[in-house]
Amino acid sequence: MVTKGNVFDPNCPTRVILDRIGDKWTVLAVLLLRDGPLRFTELRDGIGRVAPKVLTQTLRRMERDGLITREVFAEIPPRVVYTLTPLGTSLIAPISVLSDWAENHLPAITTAQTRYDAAV
Amino acid sequence: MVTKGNVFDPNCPTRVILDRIGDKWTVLAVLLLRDGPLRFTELRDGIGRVAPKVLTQTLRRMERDGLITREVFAEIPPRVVYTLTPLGTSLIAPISVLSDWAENHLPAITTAQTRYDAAV
DNA sequence: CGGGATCCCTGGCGATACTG
DNA sequence: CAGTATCGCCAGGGATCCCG
Repeated sequence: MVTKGNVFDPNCPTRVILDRIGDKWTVLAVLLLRDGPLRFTELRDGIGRVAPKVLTQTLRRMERDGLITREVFAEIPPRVVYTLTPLGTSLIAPISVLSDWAENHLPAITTAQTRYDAAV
Repeated sequence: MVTKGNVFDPNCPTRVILDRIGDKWTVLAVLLLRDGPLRFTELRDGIGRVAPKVLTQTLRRMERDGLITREVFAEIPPRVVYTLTPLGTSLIAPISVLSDWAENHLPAITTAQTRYDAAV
């Protein structure tokens, strides 16, 4: 099954997801929101070094993709809460698989890199 | 399990893998090599529109990471064969999970995008 | 507080030409 | 054939300031 072979089409769904997964902050945001809704600043602090512009871009795109919802409270000071949708939540599983693979094979990768570098 | 929480460290294994997965050609190369070793040109043609410089970069990095092996035959004309290592092969499963997720949820994403765009 | 506006800059990627 | 060499674009990301 895997891919229907259309992965090589830039418009292939897999490619689209890969683009999202590949960008720097989407995965982090999903993981942070995993334990419940968060405010802008909480996401910002949780992620670390992110320019607000960039975080906004990421969150907007995630909202557009239906991964999160954005709730604005007309208060002073303003409050905005981001929540993972069921769709967004369902992304955690695939990410976990990837994460597990990474952790399990990191030693092998490191070893390979070291050997490769030494051979040069 | 999922992540040990260190995903937020840029040096985290998951981040490293995400970088690889996120780049444009690594996943495609893995998928192509899935059915057996291939030559440079075969990979090039299989992927589509790739500058040779970029493909070389990708393959070198994959070789360094231990995902593929590179065999050079001292012939004329030269022949170079790329083969998936067991490590590289083991990456197919996680990719498949991602791919499956993408295909299963594409309609939901598309719908979300359409609705979002309409709301603007 | 949650961003929008603005400026900048790096590097990933592309195209083309050339060589062992 | 399998790259290397060179040049160049531009989008993603960063930093800073400001505003409702």
